[in-house]
Amino acid sequence: MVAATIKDVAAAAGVGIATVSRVFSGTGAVGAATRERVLAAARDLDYHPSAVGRSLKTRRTGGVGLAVPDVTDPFCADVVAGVLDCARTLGQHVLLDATLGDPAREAEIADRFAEQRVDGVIAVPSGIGDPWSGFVRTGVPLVYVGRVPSCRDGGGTVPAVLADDAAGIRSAVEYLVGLGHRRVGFLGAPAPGTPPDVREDAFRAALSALGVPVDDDLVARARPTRDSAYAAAAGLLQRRSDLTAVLASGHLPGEAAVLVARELDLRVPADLSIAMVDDIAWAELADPPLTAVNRPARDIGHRACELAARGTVRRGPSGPVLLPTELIVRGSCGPAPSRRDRARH
Amino acid sequence: MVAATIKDVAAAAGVGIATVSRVFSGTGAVGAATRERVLAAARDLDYHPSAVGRSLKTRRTGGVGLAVPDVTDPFCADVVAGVLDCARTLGQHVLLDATLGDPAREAEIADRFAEQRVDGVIAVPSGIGDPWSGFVRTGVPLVYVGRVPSCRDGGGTVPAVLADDAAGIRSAVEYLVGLGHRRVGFLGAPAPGTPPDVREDAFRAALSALGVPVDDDLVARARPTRDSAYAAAAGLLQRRSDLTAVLASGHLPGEAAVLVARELDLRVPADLSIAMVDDIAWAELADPPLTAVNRPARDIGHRACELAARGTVRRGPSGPVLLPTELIVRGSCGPAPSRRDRARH
DNA sequence: CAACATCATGGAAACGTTTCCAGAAAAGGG
DNA sequence: CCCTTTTCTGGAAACGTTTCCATGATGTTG
Repeated sequence: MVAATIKDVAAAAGVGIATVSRVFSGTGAVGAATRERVLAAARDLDYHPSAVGRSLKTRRTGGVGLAVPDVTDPFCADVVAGVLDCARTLGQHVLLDATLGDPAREAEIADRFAEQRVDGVIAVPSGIGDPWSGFVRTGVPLVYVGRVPSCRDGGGTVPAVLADDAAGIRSAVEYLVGLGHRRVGFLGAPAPGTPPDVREDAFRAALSALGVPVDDDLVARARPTRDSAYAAAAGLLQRRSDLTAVLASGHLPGEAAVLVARELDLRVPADLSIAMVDDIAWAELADPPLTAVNRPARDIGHRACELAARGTVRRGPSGPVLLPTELIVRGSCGPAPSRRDRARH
Repeated sequence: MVAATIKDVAAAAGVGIATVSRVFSGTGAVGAATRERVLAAARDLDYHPSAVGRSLKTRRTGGVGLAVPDVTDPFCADVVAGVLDCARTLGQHVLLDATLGDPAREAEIADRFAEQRVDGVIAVPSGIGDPWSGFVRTGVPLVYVGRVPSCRDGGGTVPAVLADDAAGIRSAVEYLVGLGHRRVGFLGAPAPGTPPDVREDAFRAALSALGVPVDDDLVARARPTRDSAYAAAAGLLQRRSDLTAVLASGHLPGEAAVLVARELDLRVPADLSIAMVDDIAWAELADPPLTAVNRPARDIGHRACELAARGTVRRGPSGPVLLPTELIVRGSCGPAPSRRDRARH
């Protein structure tokens, strides 16, 4: 009923516990015959060395903590998959938890990870506050993923693995403007949040770089929920019926744009071109298939885990790791309709 | 640099370690003044009680192990979210790993969980073999989710939390037949796999219960990958152009059916009705929106975690927990076209 | 005020490992 | 055959907690 310990195995094999330990931890030399006897005894007793005993002594748990806003989100899920993938090759296990974007939960999770003495921490910060920076003081490798908290810790820079969102947005904007669009809407992150939205900034910058006037009225903001995204999209598209294209800064606003366009009987892409950030499964399935900016979520997770688990050398002011995005062109964007075309419809 | 221990706190507060322990574990009585001094010292030292020290003594780690085939799969992701949710309320943490449907990996993960001394295990078994049953001998609560392994352990029945797949399939079949469909295709799980597919069985049973002849040629099987599903769907729809409806036993074959129908210029639902199991996000987004059988994945995870973490009383031969499915009717199914209608197109 | 119950506290023994150290056995060299 | 080197092995001390037990200090009751 109760798990066998190293003592049981030692007794059964007629050896000292030190020998059993050497057999299982691989360190030190053990005679071939002895090793066999130990292994046999262990098999008989169904012995699994206790990680908690070991961790206490070695002061390493072999686990990394991973906190994401929501495992149900396809981007997060891919990040998790990447981390799991890498952790496996490194022989680490993964403690997962979901912050739900709530700073309070985030802090709880950070505490839990600290108690559990994880060897590394990977966090997709919620943006407000930073319960994670405490780990750098205790020497636990910490890696931010996807974004960095607004208020950074004072001293050393925390490593981060990010998608090159600015470049991704730029590529989408250039593509749309190249198709002749001048009045492009943007569905972005909430304004009240403290951190200025990188994507919105990139959107504005890309437009003005191309000589297209930027209109504050063209950007709508929503919290990361279906309802909020839908409301924002509906608001934007109704308010500005002159829009010929919309760029959604995530899959939720992208989904909302598709639904609202359908609702308003706008043909895609004849009346309205739609592009979004995050190339998730349904983008290909929609009708027409959606043009999207792909973020290498899985690679991001993989990379972050390497950094967190290997406890990489504390690098100086070298910036965050930026992974390239890719514009996946599908059928949802077309040439900008002339005003006459739109009126006809 | 190195984390403070209970001794450090005791020294700083000028008390014995037992007292510090009592303050943090909440057991036993501590004078108000002493408690304050201890808490202050702990705050100064940024002390987090070590879970590994505690676990060694109490022989409980406060963690549950969760193994799913693929966190990227929406169903699995929802299960994970449910588990996380429940674990949080129970004060447990979650060790997550992905089996990728590979029995070897599955066994590795089971070993890892055993080493980590998790307090409970939740597994979506791959179906072949059963590396999990070892836990029942060691008294670790084990719960299967989504399905049960083909070869069950001999003695006690392992609790399981499942969607009532048979009922779900039945409801879909009844719905389709009610619309007049007689030749309904089925996209199911691989045949070579040992366990007879519950859903396929239910499909056959439902059809014959309604007096519709079941034709072996109407069922196609695929492994759970996009490619395999697509091949199966293409094969089925080309081979049997007389089909008026298809029921996909998962979102991958569902996706495949949609794509193949589009490829073959079949109008949905005029030429072909499509329904699938798993009501995932894009079902509503597709055009037309897809009729689907919803499995309460989140609830399943929640429920499983309750069972696993509470170490519920070892019940006798009471069967698995069956959670109800729900048929979500959308626009992808219509009345069966007459042969003439189909020819006209 | 004596006798006793209650409360707050610290010492010390576990829990299951790893690892240092020292001793024994085996192997090799003259 | 003895001495040195190498290889193998076991004892014991950590690692950071919890918890039993004993002790001293209070408070209560007759």
